[in-house]
Formats: sequence, C-alpha cells, structure tokens
Amino acid sequence: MTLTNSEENYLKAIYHLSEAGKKSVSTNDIASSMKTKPASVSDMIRKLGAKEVINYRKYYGVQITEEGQNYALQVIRKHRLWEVFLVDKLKFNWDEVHEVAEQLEHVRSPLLTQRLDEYLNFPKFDPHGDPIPDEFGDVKARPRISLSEMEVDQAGQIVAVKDSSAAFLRYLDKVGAYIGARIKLLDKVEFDGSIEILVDQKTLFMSKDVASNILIVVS
Amino acid sequence: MTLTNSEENYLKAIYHLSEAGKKSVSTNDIASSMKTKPASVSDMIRKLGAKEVINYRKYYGVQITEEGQNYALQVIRKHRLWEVFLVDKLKFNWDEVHEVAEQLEHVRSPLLTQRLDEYLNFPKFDPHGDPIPDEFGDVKARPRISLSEMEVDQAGQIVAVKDSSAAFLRYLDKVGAYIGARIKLLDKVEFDGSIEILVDQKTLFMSKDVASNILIVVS
DNA sequence: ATTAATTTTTAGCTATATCTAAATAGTTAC
DNA sequence: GTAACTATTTAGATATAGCTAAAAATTAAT
Ligand SMILES: [Mn+2]
Ligand SMILES: [Mn+2]
Ligand SMILES: [Mn+2]
Ligand SMILES: [Mn+2]
Repeated sequence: MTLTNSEENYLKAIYHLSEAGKKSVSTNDIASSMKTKPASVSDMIRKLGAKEVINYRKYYGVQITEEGQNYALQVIRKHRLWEVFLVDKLKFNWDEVHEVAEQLEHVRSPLLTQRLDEYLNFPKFDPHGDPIPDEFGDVKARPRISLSEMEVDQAGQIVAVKDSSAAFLRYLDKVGAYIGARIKLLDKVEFDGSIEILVDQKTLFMSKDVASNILIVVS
Repeated sequence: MTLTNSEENYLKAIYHLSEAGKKSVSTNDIASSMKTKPASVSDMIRKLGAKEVINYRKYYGVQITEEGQNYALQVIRKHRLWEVFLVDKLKFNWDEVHEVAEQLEHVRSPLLTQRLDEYLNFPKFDPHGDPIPDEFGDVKARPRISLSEMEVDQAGQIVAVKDSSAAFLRYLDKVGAYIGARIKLLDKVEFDGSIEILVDQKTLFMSKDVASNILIVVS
C-alpha cells in the first residue's frame, strides 16, 4: 500500500495531532495544521479512510489505525534521519533543516533509509530532540515536561523543542539555549508566567510562551 | 521560474535527446524516451513552451532554449551529485542509484546542492562516468568514443557507460569491466562487430551491442 | 501531384489536489 | 426544545498529468 506525498503529509499531521493515536482528530484541526481548507480535508480523509490508514465516520473526526501509525512512523523516521544528516554531515543549522526534510521524507527507497541510518550511526534523536523511530516504528519515549511547568529550584536538561520554526530556533541560538544544556529554574513571575533560568553560568529571562516550547528532563 | 517535477523530467529528457541543445527533438522521441504517449507529450510541450524553456512550433518539434538548458543542467547536476553520494558514502552499487537519484534530483534547496557538492569534494564525474555540471552549468567535456568504434591494437581507458540500467551494469560487474579500467582492443569480428579486449591481464569477449554502450578515452 | 503512411494534435475522459460558496449536520445557549 | 452558532460536507471550479480514439497536418511513395 502506498500513499501519495500529499496523503503522507496529511497522515503525518493526523498522527501528530492525535498524540500518537491516543485522541481523535477533527477536520478543522487538520485544516489549520496543514494550512488548507476544511473542504479539502473532507476530501482527503475520505480517501485516507478508503485506504484504511484512518477510521472515518462523517461529522465525527478521524482515528488513525494501527496500519496508519506504522506508515506515519516510517515517514517521521525518514524526516528525522534526514534532519540529522543535514546538521551532522552538511553543517546545516538546526533552523534550516525542516523544510528540506519535508521534501526528503517522501523519497521512496527502503535501502536508502536503512543505509542512511547506518551512515549516521543509528541516531536516537533529531536536531530538535525528537526521537527517531527505528525500522519497526519503535520510539524511545522519555518523560519530558515543558520548562514552563518546572518549579523554582528544580534542575534538569533541555532535551527538545516543541516549535521547530526558524524564528524560534534562531532566538534560542541568540540567547544561548541548546539541546543538552543543563539548566536550573531560578525564579518564576506569577503574574505572567515568565521565568529566569541558569544556563552555563548565565542568567536568562524568558516569556512563558517561549518556556512552554522548551522540553526538559528533570534530574 | 519553477517547473513541476514532471516538467523537470520532460525538460531533462529533451535536453538529453537534443544532445545538449544541438538538435531539435520530435514529439514521438520524447514520448518513447519518457514512456508516455505522444498525446501527453503534446500537452506538456505546450506548457514548457509557455514557460519559455523550449521553443515550440506545432508539428515541427521543439528546441530547448538557453534558459531551458540552464534549468536542465541544474537538475542533471543534482541527479549526478546524489549518485556520487549514494555510491561513495552510502555504499550503493552503481546499478542501484539511478532510480533513487530520479527522486532526489527534484529536491529544491540551493543550499543543499551546494553543501552536498562540498561534502563530496566537488566531484567531476558520476559513478557512470558522466560529467557533473558545476553551479554555473559548465560541463567538462572529454573526447570519448564508444568501444565498438575502436581499432584493433588501440588502447585506452573506460571512462563512462551509455546505458545505466541495472541489467547492463551488473553484467559489466560480472565480467570485470569498470570505469577507470585500462583496456586494449585485441580483435574485432567483422561479421557481427563483436570484439575481444584486454582488461587487467584478462581477455574479454563482448557483443557489438555491449561494446557500443561503453565509452573510451583513447590514449 | 495525388495518394498513402506517418506523425502530431485535439477532444474528451479519469484521477489527484486544491479552492469558494452553499447546504447540512451537530452542538450550545437560552 | 427550539434557535443560533459552529463544524463539516457537498457541489462545482481550476490546475496538473495522464490516457484513448479521432482528426488534422506533414512527409513519403508512386
Ligand atoms: Mn522537522
Ligand atoms: Mn512533507
Ligand atoms: Mn526525476
Ligand atoms: Mn548517472
């Protein structure tokens, strides 16, 4: 069973919105995440339903099937492996990789995916800290919380970002926040949720909005 | 100006059939080279004409324009760079790369192409011996003749193959012919054009059909 | 110079992927 | 429990890319 590039993009969006198959997903949510119109989504989910990668009951949203999850995970695997390739081998900055990976993830060649994985030394995480599914679709899950959920005096390590947009990532570069950095929450302003953290002997202030897009493993 | 993937594939075919813009190309030739029908080609060349990458006069075939040649050369450049990547870095055999490169050549990212070129150390030829255009579309041309055109006792070096099909390349692997091999023509059968050559102290017999798909620089 | 053969184009159909506008189903508020 | 609002689907367009069958133009043969 094969999907078109566009079908793969929709399926991937549905997988992410469903939080790995846990929730059902609405037409409007798919439309806004894909930047298309609800009418286009209605057409597409009918097709994805026919191909049995989602269960679709008119007016009641969609659930991704087991088969759909496996398919989505293979696309995500390719996306993240290419991102690692671009950063590790071609010296792309982490804010330059997403769009290119959006294209590369659709290249169809199981041999290519396997060899790329090998060449990159079987990486477990992409440049944004997201886990890379293995060839069977298995993902190493870590218990992560967002920086905005931490308590004052708690320490931990930045392990991922929720937002992979160039604007956000360049801001993190500028202030000196990066995947792997050890941090400690120094202060939290109750009024607006903005925080003060310690990173590499430096004090950093950030808004709640920024903090909520940084993921931490507490330790 | 951007072309769709399908338009890029047609333009590349037209470029190759025209021998780098030297000849005009017929609808039927494009159709057979693209494995589509003449009716589909008529539609496509009308579109390519509108985008001014070819000159098209109904019933009189097409000529690729200057702009069309530059565009085609950039696609060819990407195709061949990816082939080098697959063979040099991912240990693909030379008969496994063409189909994958057909997909990768359409990835749109000037930065990717430039960095890939750099990463591969600015290769001048692909795994089949075809020259890789530089970023300006300039190609290093070498005076090559086919093995079937050589004279008895002439010596030279295999520099490229005309046919990149897996079947042909695996046959060459089996008999021990490869790009870079020094050869000498020992004998030629007038009746059917079949030949006998010396490669690495070994004598090899091959049909005219095979010999005409092997390109030589005489020396 | 006609006629015949070949090549090319056009007409009309299918499939994908998108859109806007209109219709309809479902949900919420009173 | 009906009215109002919101979400979703359907209808009808447009654009791409392919096909077959029929028409038209070019080229070749007599
Ligand atoms: Mn990404
Ligand atoms: Mn994509
Ligand atoms: Mn291609
Ligand atoms: Mn090649």
